Amino acid sequence: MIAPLIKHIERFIPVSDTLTDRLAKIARLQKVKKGKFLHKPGTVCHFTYFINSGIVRIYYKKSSKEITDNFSAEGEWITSVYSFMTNVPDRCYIQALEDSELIAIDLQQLEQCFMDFPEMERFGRMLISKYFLEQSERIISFRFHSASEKYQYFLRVGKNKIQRVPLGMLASFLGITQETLSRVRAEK
Amino acid sequence: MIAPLIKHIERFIPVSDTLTDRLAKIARLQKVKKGKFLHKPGTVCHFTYFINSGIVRIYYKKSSKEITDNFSAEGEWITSVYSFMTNVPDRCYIQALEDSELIAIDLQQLEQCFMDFPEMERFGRMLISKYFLEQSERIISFRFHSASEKYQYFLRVGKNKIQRVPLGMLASFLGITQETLSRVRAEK
DNA sequence: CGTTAGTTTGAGAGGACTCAAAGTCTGTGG
DNA sequence: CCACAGACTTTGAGTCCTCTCAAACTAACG
Repeated sequence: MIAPLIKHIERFIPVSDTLTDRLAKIARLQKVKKGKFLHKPGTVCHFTYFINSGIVRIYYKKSSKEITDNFSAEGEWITSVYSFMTNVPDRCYIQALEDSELIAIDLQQLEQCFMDFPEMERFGRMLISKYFLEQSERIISFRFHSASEKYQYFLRVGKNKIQRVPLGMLASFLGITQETLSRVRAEK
Repeated sequence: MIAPLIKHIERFIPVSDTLTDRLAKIARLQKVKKGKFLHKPGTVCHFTYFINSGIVRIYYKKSSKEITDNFSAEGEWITSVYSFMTNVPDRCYIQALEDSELIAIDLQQLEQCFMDFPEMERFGRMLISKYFLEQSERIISFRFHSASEKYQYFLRVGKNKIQRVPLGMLASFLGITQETLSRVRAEK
C-alpha cells in the first residue's frame, strides 16, 4: 500500500526495513472524491500528502477570486509548507480535482521520524531543495515571460497535467487571466 | 571569527562544542572588494557563503542584460543552489556590491558534516525550508502585484538593503524596468 | 575636472486587463 | 435518452499599465 511512497523515497536515499516499518506505521491511506477538500483555512494543517493517484491543487482566496498556487499529481507531494514550518494556520485550501488516493502522514510523527532516522531527515532536505529549485525556475518564468511563454513553460514542465486542470485554475496559476490564456491557447 | 555563523545556526539547533570545532575546521574567512566576483559561470560553485558583513548579489545574463536573482547581506547566505544540488556548472555570477567579509564553506565538506552531525542536516533542512517560504511569497508578489506594489513589497521585506543596491539591479530583481522603478519611486 | 556609471524624464506603442456577452461542455433528473 | 442548469470556455471592444527607445541630468571616482 505504501509501496509507491517507498519507491519514491528510494530515489533519494536507501530505505532500510526498519524505516519502511516506521513509515508504514505513520502513513494512512486516504481517498477523496473530486471536488472535496483535504484542508481548509482556519486550522493548522497537520498532514503532508503523497499522491498515489489523482490530482490535487492548493489555492487561496484573494478578494473572492481563487488563486491556484500549485497542482500535484501521482508521485508528488502536496503540503501547506507554511503550516508545516510555522505550525500556524494557513489560509490555503487543498482540494482534489479528480477522485484521488493519497498517503497522509502526520507532521509531528514525521518530525519524530526525522529524529530517529537521520537519513529520512536527509531525504526531507533533498526534497525541499528540489522544490526550491523548481520555484526558482518559476520565478524566472514569471519575471520575463509573456503570457504565451508562461503557457509554453507549463506545457514543458507540467506535461501530464495540462488536460486535467480547468483553464481558469491554470490561468491563475500562471498569473494571467483566463481570457488571455484562452486566446493564447487558440493562437497556435 | 566564525562566531556570527555559530550564533546564526543556534537560532535553529543547539550547537555542541564538537560541531563548533568541525565548523571552524571547514570554514574559511574570505574578503572581497566591491565589484569583485565570488563565482562566475562555467565552473561548478564549490562553496556556500555566509555573510559576516557587506552585501552580495547573485545574477545571470539574459541577452546581454543582467538579471539580479537575489541580494544577501549580513547574517544571510548566498549560494548557487543549482550547483549545490546538481553538481553541475551554473550560469550565475556572484558579486560583492560592497567590500564584504564572508565565511566560505566547501560543499563537499559540508555534506560530510551533514553525515557526521545529523542536527546539522536538520539545520540545512530548516534553512532551505525558510528560503522556500520566502520564494513562495515572492511568487505571489510577482503574480498579482503592480510595479508599485512590488516595490512596496521589497521595502517591507528587503528593509536594510534598499539604500545599498543600485536602482537598475533592484529593478531587474523585481522584474520591472529601471525606468518604471524610477517613476514608481518618484510618485510618493 | 573629466569620464563613466547610474538615474530621471518624455513620448509613443503594445500586451494584458476589465467588463460584457455568447457559446460549449457536463452531469443530473425527469 | 433527452433536456436543462450550471460550470467552463471563447470572443469582442475599449482601457491602462508597463515597456521601449531616446535624451538629459546627476553622482561617483580616479
